[in-house]
Amino acid sequence: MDNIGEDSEDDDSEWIDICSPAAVTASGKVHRNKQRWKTFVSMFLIHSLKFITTPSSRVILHFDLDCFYAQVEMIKNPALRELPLGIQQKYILVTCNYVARERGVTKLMSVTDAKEKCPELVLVKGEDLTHYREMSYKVTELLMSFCPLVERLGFDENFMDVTEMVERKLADTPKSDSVSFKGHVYNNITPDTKTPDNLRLAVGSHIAAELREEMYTRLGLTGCAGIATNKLLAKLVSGTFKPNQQTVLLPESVSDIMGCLGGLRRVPGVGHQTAKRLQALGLVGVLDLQMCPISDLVTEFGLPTAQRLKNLSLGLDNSPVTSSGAPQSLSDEDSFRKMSLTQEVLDKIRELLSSLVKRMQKDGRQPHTFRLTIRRHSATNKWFSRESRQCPIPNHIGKKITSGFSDEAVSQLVSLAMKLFDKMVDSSAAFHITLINVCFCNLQSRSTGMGGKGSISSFFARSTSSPRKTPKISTQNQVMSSHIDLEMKSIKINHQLEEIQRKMETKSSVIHQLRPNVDPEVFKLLPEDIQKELLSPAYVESVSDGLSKSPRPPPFPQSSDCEIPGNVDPTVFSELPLDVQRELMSEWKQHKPVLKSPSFRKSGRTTTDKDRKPAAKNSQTNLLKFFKPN
DNA sequence: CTGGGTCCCT
DNA sequence: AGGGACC
Repeated sequence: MDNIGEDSEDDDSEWIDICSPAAVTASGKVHRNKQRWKTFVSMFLIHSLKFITTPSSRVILHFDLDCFYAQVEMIKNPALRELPLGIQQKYILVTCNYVARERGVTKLMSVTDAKEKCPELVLVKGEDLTHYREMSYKVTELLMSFCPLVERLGFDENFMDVTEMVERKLADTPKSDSVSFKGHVYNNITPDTKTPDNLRLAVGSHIAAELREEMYTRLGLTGCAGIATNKLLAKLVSGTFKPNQQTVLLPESVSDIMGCLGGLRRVPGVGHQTAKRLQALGLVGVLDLQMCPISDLVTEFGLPTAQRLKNLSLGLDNSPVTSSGAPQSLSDEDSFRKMSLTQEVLDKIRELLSSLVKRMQKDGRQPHTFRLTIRRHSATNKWFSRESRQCPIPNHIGKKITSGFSDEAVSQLVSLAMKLFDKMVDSSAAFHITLINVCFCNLQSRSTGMGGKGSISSFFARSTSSPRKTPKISTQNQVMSSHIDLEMKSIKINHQLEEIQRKMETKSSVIHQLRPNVDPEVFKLLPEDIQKELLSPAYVESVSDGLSKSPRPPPFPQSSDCEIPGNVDPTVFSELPLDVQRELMSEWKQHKPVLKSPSFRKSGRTTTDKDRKPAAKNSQTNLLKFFKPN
């Protein structure tokens, strides 16, 4: 056999050649390439069939713990359960339990106001995040034990892609025609005709209920869940009924939930700045954004952001759930009214660093970059805006952190930090800073070999306080099915192949989805570690996702700005339901720019490797090279 | 005067 | 490398 797994460094041009039938026939190594080519074609066609025969939309869960910090404190001290409890950071009530809320206390209220509203309010300091962090990772870990595709959002929220699990349950119980919904259904929709999509969401709601129950029995935590077809909608719907309840959003209610949102700021992904810029365009409500000509948005934000914002307003969100794994950085900070003495700065930095080094030590990885951040006092109440300087951490210092020479490490880091501080602040003049942050990033596992205990195993399982390192795996699987459906209709095999090739360049999903259908011959040729990777639970049946094939009413005003995707038969395209057209368009536009630069072959590494950030994005390119003919 | 994180752009 | 935006 020719060595599919070898020679990672050969040229892209060969790959390009092989992908063009004309070039293949012109090539010198016609025969071998032809075989390879046929293998590819059959793999993809087989795989394409799967799209036609399997449902395609995702089932996404969003979990949101109730007043998280307060819950943790009430677990530590059950006596607090019956009392109005507020968690205090500095002068602010960062959250409070529901007893306190009944008495008019709210989140982010100043301590003074809260005490005024509720004099009996019990305050607990919440500046030390250690316990919250630990509990937070226990939650993520628990969810991950059911399905590895869990993405953290802050300390108290998790997204989960349970499409696979739903599919499996559905397959296991073929005659589960009468699955009911667990928890609430948004808008109290009547059990309605069980479209395939709704059935799958119903299964999702049972999974959500089960997981919430697990969270309560195993960790003592209550929370809300939202069940929907994408992250945006799952997050939006999860807070519908508050505390300790869950809600499903059916596709038919998408326009309702978006419309009810009111202010644009309420759309996840639209922050303060973006909301202000939108307002400057005269857009204040979600409906304004839905109807705004895309061109106006493009001038203000550029195409990618414009498209993303418009999609969000329509309830569209194709972003994959990306498993979070171990943190990318560890930091510690403190804020204060005023600091203007170098000595104070030095002391504070030392204090922050000694705590950070301890955390770093438990983590087990070695930081290779150090960053110091400050916030200057500004008369114009420009409180935000931080400045930072960073530098490499010399290896001899980094080693001291991981190997337990904390004190030495700290003092050397302190002097490193002070140099950075001098780069930002002229200590000979008067200064006034209100915050200091120290941060370790560029974290690398020490073990070089994959089998070594360090790289894969250390995050969650270590001591209770340090989460395990987990490869970051993303399932990116939207668009595909609908595109392929379209192309099947338009018969043109060339189109199909070209399209599939583009998907390979831009979508990790192709590789993932392809795996269950990988040609056994090809599979055998893969290096052992890649085989293992493909078989690992994380990769097991990534299923396509995206558009439902069941017709849906067009819920939104049609955006009229669309051209037609170049790779799609215009006649076929025009016959599709409007909302399907719209979703195809947005997908197409979003990925169009990327298509230009294939940028294959990064260096050869695999997703199971340590740092997961690159792993997520490179997974397809890294795996791809093993399919690349030579 | 929140304390973390993450990702993206330049 | 540094800042911005977001949760």
